[in-house]
Amino acid sequence: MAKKQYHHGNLRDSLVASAHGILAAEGVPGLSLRKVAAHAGVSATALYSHFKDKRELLAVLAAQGFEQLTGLMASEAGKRAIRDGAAAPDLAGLALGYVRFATGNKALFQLMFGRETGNPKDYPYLQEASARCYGLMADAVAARLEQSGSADSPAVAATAAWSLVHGLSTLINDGRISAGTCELASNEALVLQACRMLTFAEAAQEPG
Amino acid sequence: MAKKQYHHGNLRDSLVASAHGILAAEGVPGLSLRKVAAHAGVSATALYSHFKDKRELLAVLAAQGFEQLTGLMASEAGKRAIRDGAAAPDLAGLALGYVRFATGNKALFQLMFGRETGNPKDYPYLQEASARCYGLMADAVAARLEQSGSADSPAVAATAAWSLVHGLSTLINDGRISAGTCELASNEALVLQACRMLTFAEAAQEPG
DNA sequence: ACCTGAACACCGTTCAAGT
DNA sequence: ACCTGAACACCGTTCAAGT
Repeated sequence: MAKKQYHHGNLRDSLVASAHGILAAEGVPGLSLRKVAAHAGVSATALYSHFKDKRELLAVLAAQGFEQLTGLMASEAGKRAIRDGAAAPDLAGLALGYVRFATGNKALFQLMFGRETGNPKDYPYLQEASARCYGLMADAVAARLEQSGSADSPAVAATAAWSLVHGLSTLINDGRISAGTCELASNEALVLQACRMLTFAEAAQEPG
Repeated sequence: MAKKQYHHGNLRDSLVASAHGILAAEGVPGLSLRKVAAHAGVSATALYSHFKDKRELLAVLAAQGFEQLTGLMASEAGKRAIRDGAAAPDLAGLALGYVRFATGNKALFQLMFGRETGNPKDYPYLQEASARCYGLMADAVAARLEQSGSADSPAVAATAAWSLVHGLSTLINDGRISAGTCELASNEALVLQACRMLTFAEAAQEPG
């Protein structure tokens, strides 16, 4: 309860928390620095003591998003691997985690892959967080190829897998595709069936 | 040369043209109504005589983008089909056209699939233009499945094909994937190899 | 019908000043 | 070191007024 300094002592973290809340509630276009500051109970410019500019704040949000995404992918893959007793990394589980994160955190997902956050090269923590996420899927694809004795390029296969899953996520979020138009019960089923159409994927069962 | 009315008589079209120019030069964040008006040599609010609001202008730009995209896909598919003497619609050609449009018109492509343009349901011409584009790919996929006697769902296969190609396009534009990291000579080669990893695609040759 | 100019409620960012 | 308040150069949009 001891308030340090001018306010609560850790303005930086509460600014990030406020930003997350506003982003989730009002989307990317509704996320302004002035709203973040007001929500944190601080002047409009206090923020510049903790972040270089708006893009730096957004980069922090995006990096946290990638950490969350990586965690969800790993957890979904783990659940499925245990249930199915799979020997190889569970590509379908990673895909499900990816799409679940995207549809459950639309604005944050949009921010992570949008142009508002500036060049990731300027933010090492952002680049590392997204690299860990990508590595998860690349490793699973490489293991699957090796296990099946495929001659396909692991790099190209990983790129194809990520592109498919990413495309599904963004097109679902934009309302351009949906389970309904494919006569499927859920977007999860759509993702599983779409992933089965990759030559290197093993047959993916329905969840349940 | 005869100037009609207050200015050139067709302010609407020249506003759209100005907007296209600014979009290409300065990207989505640089596209403001005030710049468009200034570029067309007109007051900042003249625009509201021709468009309900900014989103309506953007919807017109996006619709024109979809027309262009559809044309490029059809032309690339035609070129390849003629050269290869293909009997079935050329899925790889459609994919190449898609990615070529995306990388050659980054800002417009971003606008077409971004959230700035508002709900497509409010703009029938936009919805129709994007439906024609999607139909092109869906028809090619359906023909391919029928030809190969596949039992796969045409709707799911079309969704997977579009998602893969769309994911490749956006991830390439964001600098997250590239031919270089896959040890390939060009992004076109990457797209062809990735498309070959769809179970229902026939083997796609290298261009040349 | 088409266009202008002033005005309003917002933005991100700077800068000198306060504690 | 951290925060404030005034200020600047932008936004999209409205509205009364002009032609």
